[in-house]
Amino acid sequence: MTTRRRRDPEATRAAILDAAEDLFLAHGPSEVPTSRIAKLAGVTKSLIHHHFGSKEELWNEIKQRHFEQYFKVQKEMLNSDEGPLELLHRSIMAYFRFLQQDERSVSFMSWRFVEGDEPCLAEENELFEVGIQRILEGQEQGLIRRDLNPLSIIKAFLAMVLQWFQTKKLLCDMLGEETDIEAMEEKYLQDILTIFFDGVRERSSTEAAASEAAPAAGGAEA
Amino acid sequence: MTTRRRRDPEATRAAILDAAEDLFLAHGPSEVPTSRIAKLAGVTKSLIHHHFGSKEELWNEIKQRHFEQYFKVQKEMLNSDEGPLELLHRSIMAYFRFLQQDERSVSFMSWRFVEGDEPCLAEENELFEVGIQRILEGQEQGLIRRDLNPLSIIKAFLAMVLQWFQTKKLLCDMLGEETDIEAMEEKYLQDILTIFFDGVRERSSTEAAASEAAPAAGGAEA
DNA sequence: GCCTTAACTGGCCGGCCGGTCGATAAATTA
DNA sequence: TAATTTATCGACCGGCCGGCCAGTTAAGGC
Repeated sequence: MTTRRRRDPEATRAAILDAAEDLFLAHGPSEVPTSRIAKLAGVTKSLIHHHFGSKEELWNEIKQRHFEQYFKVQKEMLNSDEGPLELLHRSIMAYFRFLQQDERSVSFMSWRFVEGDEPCLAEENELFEVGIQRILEGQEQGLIRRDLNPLSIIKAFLAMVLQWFQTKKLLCDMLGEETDIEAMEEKYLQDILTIFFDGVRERSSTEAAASEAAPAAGGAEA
Repeated sequence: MTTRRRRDPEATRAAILDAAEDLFLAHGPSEVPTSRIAKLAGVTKSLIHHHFGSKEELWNEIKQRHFEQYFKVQKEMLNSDEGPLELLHRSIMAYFRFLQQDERSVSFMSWRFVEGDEPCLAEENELFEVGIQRILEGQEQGLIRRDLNPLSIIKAFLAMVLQWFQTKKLLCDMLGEETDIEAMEEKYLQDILTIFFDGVRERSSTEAAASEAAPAAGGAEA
């Protein structure tokens, strides 16, 4: 870290970004006055305009900054050279851990859906392309059902992961305080892996034995 | 329909509710001034306060009104006395059609996640309870895997359905205008049914034959 | 036909909020 | 060290928006 100077524009920028990210995600951008951001960041409101131009540009920069990290994680994931099934498995796990570790990511995702705007669609597009490619490989190798659209597969597992965290708070309210939400979360992760790879339908014992050979319930932990 | 009187409080209320629902869902509650709602509804701003008290109460009433319909549809679904697998199948289809037919429902769902508040958790809770019960029956009958938490099953399929519509607009932008999104949507529905019941993993021909007997891809249409 | 009730109107106000401006002082450069 | 740049501040402005109020007119009970 650089030494603390009495004037430190970079630190100021960062302070504003951090404060705004907290408040925006907690209450929604339009509910948060810039004055409040300034107070939390320990600076004057004018500085926000000095460094970012407008409130909207500030919000955009926050989104961009956060999604950079998001895409970095996702890209790392897809560039490992494992087999398709293992890759899918690890990818789901990693996505789950990513959202689990930082509540902000979930809020960002939620806001994307109500705002509709997409600052970095291109990068996301790229991720989808790579993912689809990997699944096609798996289909050619006879590991993944050929009658499924690869895009459906990706969207299905993204959905199952994200929705857990989106509805987590609501679920807590529903179940009351005494429930062990952590255990339930792990169980949910295991379950969606099972559903995703093998479906909910009961299978005969010989079928079950066959699928045990593949990596359905691994022990890898983050 | 009652005859149009020069003063018709019910019609006025309804006009305000409809106008506000449109604008709120399109731009977000905080982006829409009450004056705009009034103009669209063909009344004065004061009438909004006269009938609803405040802007926030208006928004709450809109949410409540819409979710009533939502719960009605869902409840009808779960009260049919079919077998667990058939019920699950029909339930997924119906949920899909419900969101497909009215874009507003999707927007409402999205807003729930960013606002966090829940005006009618009790009713939702009830739906979950019934759903869980049905799945337990299926597990006892050996139709549904016993190692899965029923809640996970419900959440997984709700997720796969809702997320499609939440990301539909973004997907259109990603793919460009020329794509046949309708066909893709139907394919996605088929695919998540397949994934949900049988998983993405390729199965041997004997296994596949066994699962064909069960209702994986039905022809029922809305 | 009166009288109470309530739907409805136009106008207005108080506050808040995003953004600007001029001034100041700390960094940077020459 | 002088000159330039720029980070920072406090004060302020113009507009908008939610809500209120005093008044008007229709509906409904008696």
